[in-house]
Amino acid sequence: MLNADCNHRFHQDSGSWLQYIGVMIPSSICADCAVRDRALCASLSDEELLELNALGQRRHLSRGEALFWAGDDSAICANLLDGVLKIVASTSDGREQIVGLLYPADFAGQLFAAQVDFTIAALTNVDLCVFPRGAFEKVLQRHARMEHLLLQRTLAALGEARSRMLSLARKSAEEKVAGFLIDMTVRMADASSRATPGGPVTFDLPLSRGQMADILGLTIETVSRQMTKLRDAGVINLPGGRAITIADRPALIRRAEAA
Amino acid sequence: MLNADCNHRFHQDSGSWLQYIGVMIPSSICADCAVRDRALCASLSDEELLELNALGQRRHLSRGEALFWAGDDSAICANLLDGVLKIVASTSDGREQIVGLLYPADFAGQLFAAQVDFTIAALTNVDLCVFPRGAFEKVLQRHARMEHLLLQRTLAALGEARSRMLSLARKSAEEKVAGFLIDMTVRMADASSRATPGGPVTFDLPLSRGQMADILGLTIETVSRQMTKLRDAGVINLPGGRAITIADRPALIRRAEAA
DNA sequence: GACCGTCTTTGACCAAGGTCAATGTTGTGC
DNA sequence: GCACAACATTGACCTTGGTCAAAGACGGTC
Repeated sequence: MLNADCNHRFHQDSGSWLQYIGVMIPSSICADCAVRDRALCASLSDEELLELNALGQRRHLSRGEALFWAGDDSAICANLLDGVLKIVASTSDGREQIVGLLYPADFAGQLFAAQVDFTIAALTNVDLCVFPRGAFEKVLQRHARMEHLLLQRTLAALGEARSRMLSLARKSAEEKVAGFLIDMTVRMADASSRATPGGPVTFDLPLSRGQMADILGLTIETVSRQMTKLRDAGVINLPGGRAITIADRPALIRRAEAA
Repeated sequence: MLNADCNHRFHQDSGSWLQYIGVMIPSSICADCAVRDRALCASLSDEELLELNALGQRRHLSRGEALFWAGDDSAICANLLDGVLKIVASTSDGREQIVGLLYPADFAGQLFAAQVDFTIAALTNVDLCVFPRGAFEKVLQRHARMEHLLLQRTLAALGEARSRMLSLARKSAEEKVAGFLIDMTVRMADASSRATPGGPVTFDLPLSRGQMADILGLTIETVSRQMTKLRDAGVINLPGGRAITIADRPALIRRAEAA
């Protein structure tokens, strides 16, 4: 079952099993999985999932820990269950750029490659379902629907990466910061208690100024200055800590697109 | 055969047929295709190729012409047979960034999407093999090997896009230009008559200064100044026209990585 | 070979954002 | 509730690369 690519750490006791609507569901892993119907696994039936369950292993990373480093052997891949991961590209002399973020139900890892090209690390505490890469690829090969889903996600990620290339290369600091805040507002819309649509929205930014800078291709100081400028203009409020209130969404959108 | 997505322009006479080693090969299109064994089609047997042949139509674009514009309905996709295409992202106020280049055997188009997000246009005169998107997706669905190949290419494109995000956001103008010239040297290595490995190499840059600027996230003037600087430092020669000689490759590599 | 449009180079100037440094704030562990 | 570390803000200054403008070089056409 485990092939040559497999690291010995992935041998595991598959845990106990639970009879569920006539199908054997692995209780230890998939049965109570928070992302069962949103991750790549959503393309598999409960029966098909048994195979993945035998391969997957839950793992926790604390804020700051890396799943793997650029240049490492591409030994593992994972579904993100909870938390936020960053995908980081860096130059040999230490300059860094966050080239992608991963949220729950997203897939992490570099398939069909001997080494990984980008470091993946935890921005928050994170729970993962980790697979040996080789074994995961074999499962993919046998399940065209899952591979199709992965293709669609990869295409979406490519489109997003290309949009961010435009931002990084051609947008001003103000546009970048305003655009980022709009994106965050959209993403936080569910979690947050948005009172009236169009009215002010308050939520906690999940990222530090430094992390925002790493994403936007700016420095901490420039991000901070732009945030202050937006506050002074009455577009946002900064009640303290990571909290932010979007006071005037239309104005923020205008600033995200202004030359 | 042609579905609702199909534009009437793609109805066509399939042309004449050629008996070839016992298999019917469409002579008009695939038989003499320059990229038959490098494009996505390489995953198909000659028999399977018949289906695509019935859908594909050759098309020519002159330098500067667009295959489609960002925002257009995603009606078509294509294999690039000859020439170079650019994938362009742009802001509403007209700032542009080239987010990808396509070379012969590459695949162009945005699958599984109602509209396309990026303009694709010809940097040189270009020959294409164009398919209706919907019909192409159906072929893909029935041929897992082809979808797998597309997945691998998409993953490679994603990795490249992420590397370029690092360059765009964090590298100096000199590093960008030097890195670009190194990339071009690698890509031109075959076509060019490199005399001694390590010795000076001469070739024609396929891009104007303006196009280089659009790729590197710089202005024409900055690209020109960096080229002049590299010439004055003896790293490259500029004999005239689009020609360039890489006089000191190690020095160029050093400048591509210097802080 | 003169003309014209496009591409390229070069210079003078400017401004956005980076750097360095100091101070303020927040949150955590004891 | 205090001390400390990490994070954030602000200011002064400077560098990089963008902007504007002018002059050359190149390539095609008549």
